[in-house]
Amino acid sequence: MKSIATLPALCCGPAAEPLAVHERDQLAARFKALADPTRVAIVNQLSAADEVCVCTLVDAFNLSQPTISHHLRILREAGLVESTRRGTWAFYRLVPDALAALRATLGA
Amino acid sequence: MKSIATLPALCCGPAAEPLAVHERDQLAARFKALADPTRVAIVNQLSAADEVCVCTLVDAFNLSQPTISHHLRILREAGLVESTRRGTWAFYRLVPDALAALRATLGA
DNA sequence: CTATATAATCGACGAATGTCGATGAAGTCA
DNA sequence: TGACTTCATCGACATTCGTCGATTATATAG
Repeated sequence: MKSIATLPALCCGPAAEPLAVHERDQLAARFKALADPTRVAIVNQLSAADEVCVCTLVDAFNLSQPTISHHLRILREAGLVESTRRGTWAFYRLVPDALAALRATLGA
Repeated sequence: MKSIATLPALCCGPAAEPLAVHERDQLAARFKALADPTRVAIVNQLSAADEVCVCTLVDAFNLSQPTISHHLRILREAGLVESTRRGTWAFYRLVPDALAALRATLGA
């Protein structure tokens, strides 16, 4: 998956130019990462703190630990979050400007 | 599907509050409507004109007419587009402020 | 009324997705 | 070393999704 910076500047606003195939594929892939209620909730929770332990997310959602890990991987591969391992624990945080770049593609 | 106006004002920005279950479900549903390359391309094409005939979209994309109709219904039920029937033809256009409202949920 | 055109719906199919339990990898602690 | 914790990966399963051909509904033209 390419960098978030390769997204088109604008896809859907009044002055949007026609998208290249790879641009619309990338854009759809980003939206797909947010197309699940659990992942939206994870991003929402990450936005409230600098970083959040995976164990906290497992406790917060009524889902199995592998399922949370699965959703975190999708968000990570979409470039929306990144993780750091500290000892036994893994901490996830939002990628700065990633959501802002996605937002920018939606309009001025 | 409820109105686009019922979306949370902010889901993922620095000051986002915790989302209610129905809010994150609605938000994920909106993103899911954009989580397909064809639908992103349709929205992109609609953004370049006041309205576009379904026949034009069928010609523009190398997909069957039922498939285009299927994607248009998903976008319509998500509240992102609306249609008008004029004679034999159906014309689709973006819903004003729908994408803007979605964009607003992503941040300030 | 018949024939034609446009677009929505239906039914079916393969592929992708969300979920789980089981397992594996890596670190911590005694 | 060995028991324990945390998290990622694997394999399997039911559901959802994207796509198509066939059909239906509605409108227009002759």
